[in-house]
Amino acid sequence: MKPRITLKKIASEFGVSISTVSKALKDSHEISEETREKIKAFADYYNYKPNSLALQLRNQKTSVIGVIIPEIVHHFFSTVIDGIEQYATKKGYNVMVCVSNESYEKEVSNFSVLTNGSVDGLIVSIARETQHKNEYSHFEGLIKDDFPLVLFDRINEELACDKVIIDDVGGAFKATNHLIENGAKKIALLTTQDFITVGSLRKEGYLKALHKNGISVDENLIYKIDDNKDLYEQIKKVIFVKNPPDAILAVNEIYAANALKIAKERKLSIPNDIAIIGFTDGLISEFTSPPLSEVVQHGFEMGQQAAELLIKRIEQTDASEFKKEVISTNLKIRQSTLSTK
Amino acid sequence: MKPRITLKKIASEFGVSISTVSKALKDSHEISEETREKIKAFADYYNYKPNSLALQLRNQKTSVIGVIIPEIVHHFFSTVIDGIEQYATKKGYNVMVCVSNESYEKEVSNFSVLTNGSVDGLIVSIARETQHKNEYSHFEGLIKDDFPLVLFDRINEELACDKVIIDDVGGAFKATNHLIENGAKKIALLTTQDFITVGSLRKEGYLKALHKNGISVDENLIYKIDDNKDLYEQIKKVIFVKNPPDAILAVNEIYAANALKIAKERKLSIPNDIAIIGFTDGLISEFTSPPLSEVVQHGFEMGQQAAELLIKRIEQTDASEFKKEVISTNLKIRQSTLSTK
DNA sequence: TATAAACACGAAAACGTTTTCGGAACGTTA
DNA sequence: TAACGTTCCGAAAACGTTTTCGTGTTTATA
Repeated sequence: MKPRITLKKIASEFGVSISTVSKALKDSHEISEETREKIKAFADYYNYKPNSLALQLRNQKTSVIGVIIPEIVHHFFSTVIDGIEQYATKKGYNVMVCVSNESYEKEVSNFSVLTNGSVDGLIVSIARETQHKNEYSHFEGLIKDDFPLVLFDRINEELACDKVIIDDVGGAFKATNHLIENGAKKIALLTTQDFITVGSLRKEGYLKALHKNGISVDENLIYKIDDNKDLYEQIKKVIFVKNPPDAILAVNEIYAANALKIAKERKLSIPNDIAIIGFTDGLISEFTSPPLSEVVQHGFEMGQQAAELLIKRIEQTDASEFKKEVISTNLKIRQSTLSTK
Repeated sequence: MKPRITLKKIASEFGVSISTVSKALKDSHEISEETREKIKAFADYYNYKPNSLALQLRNQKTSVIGVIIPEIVHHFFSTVIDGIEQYATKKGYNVMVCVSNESYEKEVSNFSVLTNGSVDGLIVSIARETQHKNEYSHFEGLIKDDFPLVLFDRINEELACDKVIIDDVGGAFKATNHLIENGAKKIALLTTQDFITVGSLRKEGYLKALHKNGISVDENLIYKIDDNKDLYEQIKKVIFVKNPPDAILAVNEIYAANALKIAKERKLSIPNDIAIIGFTDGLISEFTSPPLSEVVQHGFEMGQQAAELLIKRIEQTDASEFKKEVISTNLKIRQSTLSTK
């Protein structure tokens, strides 16, 4: 690569000092019009642009936001990144993306790479393994130094920082309620293992709705799916039983889509024999038959909110209270829950 | 945010020079064991890490790869990023992601932000508007300076740089052939507008297969979808006609999924009345009924290849020929093309 | 004509690092 | 004791920028 042109080179070209060149390019009145013009013309011709590393070092500011997510090939997470990126760009920031791949170790190493001065702040959704280990010392190190940090979706309540979550409890509550209103009596819950916060919150909403409607809880209807094992086989055990449930609430789209597929394999009519609703991350729901009802997650808004909180935190001069923003959900009703009876 | 600890602070703590501290932390034999140990203990206690901006400036190397893509909420592109990110991480690079949103202006502004010294090289998939305008001066500026650049998927043949594409012609050829082998006589092509390179290449493969099988080309069966207009309505015009085609090749998953949905609305039996195959970007195909056959694109390998080419280019000392890697495709056959007759 | 203001520019510090070179202090050897 | 080698450390340059504070020259004012 050809070396880029610098102030120094321009200066030596005209036999003036570096500071003269810098001022000339900034249209400073300290420099005579004549000098100014010739320097600007030259810089323009050679397409001079200030080296951003040098600026970052001098200003002690990178204008870069670091983002650490568990996965990137994932509709929800990529939607959140989209929100972050758009808001950041609008505010003059760039986005550096790292993927933890659900691994504690990779998360820690991402932390250490990004917090060496290359970003002004961090937006993180916690890796599954980290939640499992319950090991947060890498976060605490940052928090001790007041490093700008925003957690989203997979958060930890204990950590003292800004947070953005969706209304998981409310979303599951609404969805369960909707199933009950449409006649469901025996609602299975397809959730994650307990240590995933969003999974347990959605379970809470599910239980709340059962309770409110006077339906007793059957622990056998609560299935904790292990993402490391075969989804299809696990969900098969929910549906290929003697008396299958008459409705299913799944905590994500993949569980729901698999449930639908399997229910059809068992020749169950949807939604008449079994209604299905999922939390949505994606495009699948629209194209299944029947199309899947879903709890809409608004990942884009979530990303924007996270970026807004972070940038405020970065640019503020004196510390303020940590905020926790809750993005509300809504239902998108499609045929998988709308009884045709 | 608390100011980070620097060599200077450590030096003043012990009344030694900055260079002594630097050497001590690097276990230099120039520094006495005693001094070394106490400095290292102190640095360790305060969790000293070298400021990466300073290092980047000094070494004239950022170890950051810039990526500019048209969209991020997109299965194919996010898969490519995944490949880039994983390879980059393995090689000690970080990834900075910018989204052009299919806009020429945003692409240009992304270019100018990223090439100010904040990245060592760039991986780009060209925005739709840029291809439409046929305006590549921002690329040419970089190429003139031998800036490390890799294009993928949406490329421009004229630009002198490394490239990675999938075998679009071959993929479409295989898919069309497959349709013909399963009895199709009247195959519609759902493609993009001409200026999108991948669209026209896939059209080429389609034509080639027709030709080879002695089927004459009917221009009326080639539909150029405009992504800015309503997809559903456009695709409806393909299927709700007097004599609908008996097979459809779609150049992406969304077109295919919509076609399938619409064909079902017209009560056509799939694949007996109409067979459908798409190029895949996603998860939808697996969950439609019947599941969609697809041309598999291998986005992850594409990302890895792109990153590998770029990093080689960055680290090489003397210029070498530009390479064009072609990732081969394969068919994933599902029920949407497997006649049950 | 002496003094002040205006103009045009340069020197140097600062951001945080690494590395080369030089040098003082001490010990060893002929 | 003169010459030489070690050992241990500091000064300074370099990466590229911005900005403060001089400073010398010219022009205007009293």
